[in-house]
Amino acid sequence: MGRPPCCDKANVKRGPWTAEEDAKILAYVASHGIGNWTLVPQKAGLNRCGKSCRLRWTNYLRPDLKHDNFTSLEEECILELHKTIGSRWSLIAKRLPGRTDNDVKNYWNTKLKKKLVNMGIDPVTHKPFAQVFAEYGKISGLPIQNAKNHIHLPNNTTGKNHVCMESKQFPFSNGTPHDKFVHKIMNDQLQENYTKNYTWDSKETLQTHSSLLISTSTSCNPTVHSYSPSFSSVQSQVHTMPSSTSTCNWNEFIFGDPFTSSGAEQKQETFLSNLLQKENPTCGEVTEVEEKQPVEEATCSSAMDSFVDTILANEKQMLMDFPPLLDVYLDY
DNA sequence: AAGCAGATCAACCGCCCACCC
DNA sequence: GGGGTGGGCGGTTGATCTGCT
Repeated sequence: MGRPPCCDKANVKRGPWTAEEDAKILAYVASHGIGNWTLVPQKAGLNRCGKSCRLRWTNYLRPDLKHDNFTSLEEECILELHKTIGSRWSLIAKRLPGRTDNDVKNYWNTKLKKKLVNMGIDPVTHKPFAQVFAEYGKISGLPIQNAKNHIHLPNNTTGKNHVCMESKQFPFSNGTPHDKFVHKIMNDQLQENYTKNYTWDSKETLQTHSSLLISTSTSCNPTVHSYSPSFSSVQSQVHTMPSSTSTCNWNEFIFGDPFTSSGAEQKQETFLSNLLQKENPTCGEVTEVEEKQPVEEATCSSAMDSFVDTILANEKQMLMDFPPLLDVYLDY
């Protein structure tokens, strides 16, 4: 059999901690140190779950914690790391002395996410919403036309293609929180921008309203993309969508989370180490990852195209094989 | 001053994985 | 080897605070 339960959850106190309880934990840790939290409530005379004690100590009572506001430097660090590794709060917090994963998570959810949204950047992908939208369309096998949503997206290689959304509703949401979030933002922005006669100047270039966009790398480069040192300077980069290929950048999607492949932990440490060694991202030393870049760049373009083509072909085939799905799929 | 809405953040929930028995 | 837990983690909740009308 396994270990006995850490506590009787029905009979332990929950909710806010009192000063007296805090004092008991502090006294216990001072005399016994940290370890075996299941024994802490019993030995410290607390009617709390051991897990709850550990959380209280980790997130609030630890003497090395900072309780003041996040600095701009910490803010930039969080942004950079979140862009690189996503919502791995504990990893991010380890790079910020005196901050806990809970602190970082709360700061992200209450402040930074909103800042990015206000700047027109998707806080999940860290890409401009317009770019996210373009990639969404590509992934979803647009063009899609039906009676309720009439969307014309570029489907040939020449000439201009005008986007027309009669319902002005961004149609692709599978119900996840992120999708709902993107869905809402897309609807808001579509409402605003498609009335301005969005155009694609061939499939190569997306000409769009400059205020929505910041310059971001769309190359097939799985290395770290650097954040500018401040929000103001990020905004100063606002120009137009880079005139690179408008095909979905699958490397960024796939390598956007660089730790999903094998050897994740080692790769992650190397990655973070490289990242944090770069004091000046734009002129830093060449990293091992960057040295590999030319090889990957040489191969990724065709791989990306074939990957996209495969997905589009599979989707088309599925709809051909199961016509009843067609109605469900397109009936937003 | 009261009521309300939005923001904040401590605490909890539920899952995963390493480890214990 | 397998059942079960502890510790760690990300996501979510809800009490409290703050600002606005």
